[in-house]
Amino acid sequence: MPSGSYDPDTVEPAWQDRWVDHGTYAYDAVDDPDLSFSIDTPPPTVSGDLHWGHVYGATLQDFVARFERMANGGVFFPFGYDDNGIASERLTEDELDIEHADFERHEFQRKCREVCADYEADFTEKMQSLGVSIDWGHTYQTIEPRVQRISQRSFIDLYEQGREYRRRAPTIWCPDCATAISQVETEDDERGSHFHDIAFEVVGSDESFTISTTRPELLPACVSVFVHPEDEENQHLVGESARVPLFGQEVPTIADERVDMETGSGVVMCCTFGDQTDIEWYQAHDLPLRIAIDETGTMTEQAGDYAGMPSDEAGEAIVADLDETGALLDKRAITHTVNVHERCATPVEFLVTEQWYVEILDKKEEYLQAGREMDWYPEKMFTRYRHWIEGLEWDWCISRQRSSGIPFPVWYCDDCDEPVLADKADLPVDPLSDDPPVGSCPECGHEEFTPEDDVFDTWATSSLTPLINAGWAEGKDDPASDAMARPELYPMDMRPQGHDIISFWLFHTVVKCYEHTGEPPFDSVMINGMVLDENREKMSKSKGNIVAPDSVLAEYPVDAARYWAAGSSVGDDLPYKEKGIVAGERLLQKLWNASKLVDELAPAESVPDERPDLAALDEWLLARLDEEIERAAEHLEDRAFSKYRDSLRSFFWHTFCDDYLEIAKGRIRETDDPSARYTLRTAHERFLKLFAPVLAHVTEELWHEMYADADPVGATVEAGTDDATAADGGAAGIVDSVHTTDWPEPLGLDADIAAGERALEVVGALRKYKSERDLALNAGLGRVQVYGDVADYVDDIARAMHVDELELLEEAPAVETVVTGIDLDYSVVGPEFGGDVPDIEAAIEGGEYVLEDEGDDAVLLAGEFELTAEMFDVERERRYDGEGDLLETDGAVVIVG
RNA sequence: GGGGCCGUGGUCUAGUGGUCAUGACGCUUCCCUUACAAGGAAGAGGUCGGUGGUUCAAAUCCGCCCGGCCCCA
Repeated sequence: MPSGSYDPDTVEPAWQDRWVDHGTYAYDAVDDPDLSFSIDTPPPTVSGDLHWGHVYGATLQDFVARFERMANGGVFFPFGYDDNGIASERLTEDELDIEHADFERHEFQRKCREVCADYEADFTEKMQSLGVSIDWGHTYQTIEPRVQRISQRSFIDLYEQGREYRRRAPTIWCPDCATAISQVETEDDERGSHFHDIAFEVVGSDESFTISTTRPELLPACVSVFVHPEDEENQHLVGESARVPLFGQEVPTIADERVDMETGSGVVMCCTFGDQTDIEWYQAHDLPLRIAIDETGTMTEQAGDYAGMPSDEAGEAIVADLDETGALLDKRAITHTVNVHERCATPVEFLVTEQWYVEILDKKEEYLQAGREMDWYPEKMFTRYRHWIEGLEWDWCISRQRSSGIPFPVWYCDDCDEPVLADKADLPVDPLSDDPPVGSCPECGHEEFTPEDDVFDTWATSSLTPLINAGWAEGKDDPASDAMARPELYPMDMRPQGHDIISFWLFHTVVKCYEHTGEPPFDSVMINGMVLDENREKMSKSKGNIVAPDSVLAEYPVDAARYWAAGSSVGDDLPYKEKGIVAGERLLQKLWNASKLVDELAPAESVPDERPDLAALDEWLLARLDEEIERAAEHLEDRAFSKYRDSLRSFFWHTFCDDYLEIAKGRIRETDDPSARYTLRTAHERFLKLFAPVLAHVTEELWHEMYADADPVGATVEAGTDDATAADGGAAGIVDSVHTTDWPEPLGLDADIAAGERALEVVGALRKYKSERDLALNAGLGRVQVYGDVADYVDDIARAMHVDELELLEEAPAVETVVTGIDLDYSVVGPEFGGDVPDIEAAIEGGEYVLEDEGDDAVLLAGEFELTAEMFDVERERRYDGEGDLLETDGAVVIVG
């Protein structure tokens, strides 16, 4: 039985250990998809820190997992570590103070895995200490061989489907990371720079014009000059040729509305490539390529005298030479927006390189439709997905020039460049160390091959998590088969996702899985917001406003933090609030203390197995609880965590503890009442189950203290006995858990809810009477008369309010009632009388009305209008001249004294 | 620059057409009542960002403005 005060420091870790040790949340395979609920958890990047985003996201997922487990059955709640991307590569470099380029790929990957292994173990421990009901028997790393095989298999399948191509094309390139990156990995940043005004000659004339550029080193790459079609001043240049200073190439002048007339002279040079507009122009006007800067940031032969110089030095040299020849007209400082790599803040280059792409632009409508077929929580987040797809301009570049990652399973013929893909049976492969599957090129018969040394974009793999979880193409018998080992899991029932990465992670996952299976990978998507600081600002290192979860959880129970996390509407950002966590802690204590009282008043052996005849109030409480059970389930199904939490807390705290428990306490102590005992214990066990999804630890402990056969951990620890011995109370090592019990079914009692409410109104009126007179709540009241239908509650009311003599009046007390006004029911009156409503209101206001008959036959004549009974209520004030004080409630009249 | 979300007592928040606007925290007063004073009871506190419109009726729908945040350029 629960005793003393709740000790989460002992109880929470003990249950976390036991849940993991006994596989409480292990997924048991079932054939019927309806009996399982699968969650496709996005694997977090392995980087060491556990931040609030992890805590918040994982906790919300856990609310769903725990509820679905109770309500439906088997829940598949896996966990993954994303350790094959640039983030883990950088982590390894920083941790060991090395550069990936200094090592052979396998060597670096080995180091990478060693570093990540420590972080993963640390992360596992932290996730387990959050009490999240993950099945730790189903975890994966995105670098592990099984995942590598699936990822390479995905590449081969999409290639065979004609969804992938290799092309020499403009690519976004990070010079610092020395790799291609995708559009989504860039962001805009304001940077200081210089505008150089440079004179260009018009070929065959004496005229010249000025262009302004921040990138003089791109002059050798200049392929054309652009003028806005509405730029009258410069319109005469269109159709002419211009000569680029220093380099001498003649380039056409073309009109295009993408020119920003406000910047510089209005005439712009187009190079290979200065920015994204240059690429658009290159494509739109079929311009030639002049590649002046290579992948290492060095000037090419195209740059003539400047070849071999780093591009920034070349820029300075070119400016000096322009100045010398008189072509440099002006140089001035400006700030402008540049595209930078989000991970290292280096301005990106736009290079022409050979990369692999997944074709997506041709199927935008299908991916949009796939998104429409999923249920979005909240619905509005679908808009973000839609806008992202509608704005897509590039196919998906999946090549990365990194060491750590999953290799492309491809070799190229040295003679004809034909790609040769690995055999599906051989996966995973590394072309750098493995031989191609053929001895000679199937196209030309040549026998020498060059391995592809690029690796996949991290999203190319992390977009496969539904397939990884469902065991896609594991190919135990047939390596070419794409059958799933756990087909009942797919499509996954729910995908949780932060709203900031809908556009790439979720989108890419839909694309990949849709192409492999022909259907959307998820039935539903649950979007979570960001955790903000106490002032609703994003937590960031530079602002110094980060609150570490570790330090908070050292001070407060995990359940209290879970309570805080449940205080949000799905999709909304949630500010970190210490007060919110304190409120959770108070609820834990309230639940613990109430449980102690319930166990004292209604110990298990004192409660009848069969339901006894219930007192009216007991029946009322259980019927109200039925309503709460349904409400809680509806809210959880809608992922409306905050409503679920607040509604349940309020009903438990106020209705159960403040109202019912106080009354039942008195009744049991005075009359040894089996009805109240049964009700207390029944309701209490139900409350534990209703709270279980959010207050995972305290409900488990209490349920074991009071309802399960096995010993509770708290008692075990106090007794100093071995944990495992206590746990063996369950058969075959299986420990009962409140989390694997069924969600409570409504009892379906036929209670008069209104009568119960009326009785509590009387209690409320008497409390108020005492409070207003500064009386203690347990102060005695001599005589109270009640007029109203509360006959079944007289004893309960009298005992709770310490009334010596409570008399039920047969007739209304001698009160004089005065009509003080008319309350219109506008939902009826409005549609009926429309624009005449103000006249009716004026008539009532001015007292120009007549009230005829009573009750359902009442008629109100207001001015020239006749209103029937359902259109209004009559406001009355009672005046009581008799002995004692008159208290009024909606359904009863109470006289004290 | 384009798109989206949001603005409700001091703070946070419920509330997508029906007239005394929900709750929590904080505040005031009272009560140590044998589960809990980290508790209980009662109260004070809001022209629902501003403005114009639609409607018999607007926190709610529409326009504009102000402020904040997010995504994208």
